Amino acid sequence: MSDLYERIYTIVRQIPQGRVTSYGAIARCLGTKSGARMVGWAMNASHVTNVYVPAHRVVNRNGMLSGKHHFGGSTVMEDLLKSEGIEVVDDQIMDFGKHFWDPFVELKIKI
DNA sequence: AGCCTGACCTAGG
DNA sequence: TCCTAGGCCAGGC
Repeated sequence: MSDLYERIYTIVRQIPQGRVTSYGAIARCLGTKSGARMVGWAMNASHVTNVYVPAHRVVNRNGMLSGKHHFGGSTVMEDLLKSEGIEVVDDQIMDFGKHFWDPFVELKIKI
């Protein structure tokens, strides 16, 4: 596994329960060169990985569950988020800004 | 090797 | 304010 993937997984694993972040935020945290698409690609690969990655806490910048179809089931992602106390309506996270978890702030302290 | 695609984002018209 | 185009990198064919 490449370093990039590992770094992405590390960041995603830092997301606390009931919080969410965006692909772009993670991408920026790693440096814009990586690109937000790579984060999504890494999430896709995370299904195969033996390490647990809470990919359901990562959404696009609008707070929309663009990756729900990749969870195998149809409402698995939505269910997981709801079980963590996040309100999801019509594939959209309510109060996204409220639940938003900024990698910059946390990683500044953690790393 | 080249082309197409993808769980994205930003900028310009 | 909505729509289009471009940029980014990795993988499949």
